[in-house]
Amino acid sequence: MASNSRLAIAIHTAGMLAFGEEMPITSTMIAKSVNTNPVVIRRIIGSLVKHGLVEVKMGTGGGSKLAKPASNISIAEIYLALEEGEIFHVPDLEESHGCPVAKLVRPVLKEIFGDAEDGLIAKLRHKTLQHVIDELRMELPADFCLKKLSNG
Amino acid sequence: MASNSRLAIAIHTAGMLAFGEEMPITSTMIAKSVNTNPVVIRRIIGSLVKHGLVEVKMGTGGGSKLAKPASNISIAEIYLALEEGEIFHVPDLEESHGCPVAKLVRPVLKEIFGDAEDGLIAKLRHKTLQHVIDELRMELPADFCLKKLSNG
DNA sequence: ATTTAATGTAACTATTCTTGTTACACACTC
DNA sequence: GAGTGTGTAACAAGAATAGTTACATTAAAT
Repeated sequence: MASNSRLAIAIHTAGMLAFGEEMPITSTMIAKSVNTNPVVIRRIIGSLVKHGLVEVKMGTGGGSKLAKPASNISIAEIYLALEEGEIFHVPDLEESHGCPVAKLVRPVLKEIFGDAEDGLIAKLRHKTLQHVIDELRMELPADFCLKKLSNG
Repeated sequence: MASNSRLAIAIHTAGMLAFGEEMPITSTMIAKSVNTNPVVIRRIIGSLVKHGLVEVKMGTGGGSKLAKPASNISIAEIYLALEEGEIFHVPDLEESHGCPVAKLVRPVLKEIFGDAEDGLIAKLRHKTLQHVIDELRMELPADFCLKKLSNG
């Protein structure tokens, strides 16, 4: 893959929103923290909004915040919200393809890959966003990062 | 496709070797079945050989065959043999990065992603290559595809 | 020995995906 | 109305995957 860092950015983003509690956080603030462009953040937040994980307020003083408690958001939800394609791809064969077995193997592979992804998602379901935040809080005072960002 | 189809090709390849029993199958035959280039197949077979799943004989009448019974090869082994990178990527931050929380989140994310991939591999461990073949054999006579390929 | 058929591998191209960037319309606060 | 923020389209850049060509090497067959 042109390696998939969207999930990492999405979790980082959601984590910042959780730190921010009710205060709306702007895409620019998050972009600075992740070291990327605000539009990249907005695109990801758009997916999170679409799936009811985040709320956005437009205009001056606007920004994003979590739509529900961090303890109620699993990493699986974030993963699924991104609507990434399948992890493993089964290449297409031309219609004119000679070998019928090659065609029959496709559904078998799809089933295997589906199962595998289910296993992955099951693991992600066990971790909540709160989990992630707690691990961070153990190392730093809660609002450290946000103060930094607000001060420029 | 920039999406990952190597695993699909690897399973397809290993499946053909299993069908072929002791008879060595050439990369060209497999490439025809998968509808790709022989070099692509050889690269994948190289990985399988490196991990003891396949044996190769060079020269005229050469080709590949399984190094052990299909019932003794899990899809997880094939997946791991390919030595693909991590499924999810945690983007790097510059040294000069201002926000310390952003740095602390990286190991947390890596742990989550590691767990997730473990879940995926665990699922793949439950399916063997024999499994795949059995599902195919239910639909076609065993040597159908190989005959086709041999006859051009 | 020579021919033939296979692999191994390097080097390059093509394609496609992801990410980054710019630009601008729209929304909201003051 | 000025300022600040989002949403989104369109494009540019960068990176990874896949495909191709070319050739050295190995081994069987005649």
